[in-house]
Amino acid sequence: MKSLEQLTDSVFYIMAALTEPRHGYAVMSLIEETTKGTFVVGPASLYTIIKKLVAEQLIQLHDDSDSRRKVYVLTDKGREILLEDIERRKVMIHLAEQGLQRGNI
Amino acid sequence: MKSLEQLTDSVFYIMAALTEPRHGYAVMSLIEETTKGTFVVGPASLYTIIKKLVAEQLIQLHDDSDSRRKVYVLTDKGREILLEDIERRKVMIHLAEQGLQRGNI
DNA sequence: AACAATATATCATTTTGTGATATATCAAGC
DNA sequence: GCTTGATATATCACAAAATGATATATTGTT
Repeated sequence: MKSLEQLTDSVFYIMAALTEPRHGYAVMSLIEETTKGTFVVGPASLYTIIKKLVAEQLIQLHDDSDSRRKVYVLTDKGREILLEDIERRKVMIHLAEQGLQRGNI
Repeated sequence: MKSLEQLTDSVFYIMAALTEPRHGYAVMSLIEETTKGTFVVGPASLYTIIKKLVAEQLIQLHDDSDSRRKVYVLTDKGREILLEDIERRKVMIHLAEQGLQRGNI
């Protein structure tokens, strides 16, 4: 994350998972599950990214965390950034599909 | 690129641009243009990635290249991979939107 | 008690991306 | 016919991002 401009895929998946309060391990499992194992964010990546997202205030600790489970959730700022990135990604897909459709010469 | 599983954003943008024959500089300009400057792939990233994509046979040199301009275009394999990644990205967006929509508690 | 699953965390390394810079060609204006 | 700016490719050294391996502790099951 150079600052917040665009989210990497890993960051996007994690933030998407944290639209609802979840602890790290659950985020990891959810991504693996929803992508049918296509995209795996292992513990090293996960906790590294979580640390950064907290530092940048895109996610925050949720109340019902205990010592064992640290539950995180998107902040308003995080939600905003995620929405922006969704739009960017829609355009991306649109561009690619447009290119593929026109019979690519 | 660990092997081809998922494309990074930069790789995706470049491959999307190469659904039509284009030389490197044109790819660079196109990305900057279509993303309104949001996403910039500079020469260092561009030529590094092009080299890798050629090595993995996702793109190839197109006939009307001369000494000055090296024109590249997606291979069949590249087109296939791009299509797969488009699908992955659609699911990604769907997941994120679903999360955001349900009032995120 | 033993074991598997859950859960968080970090280190060392690899992979990816980039700023800076170099080099050459071409087109336009003077 | 030369200067300038845009076009075009390329690489080096570095920074950022991601990951494999590993460590540690807790909880639930048998």
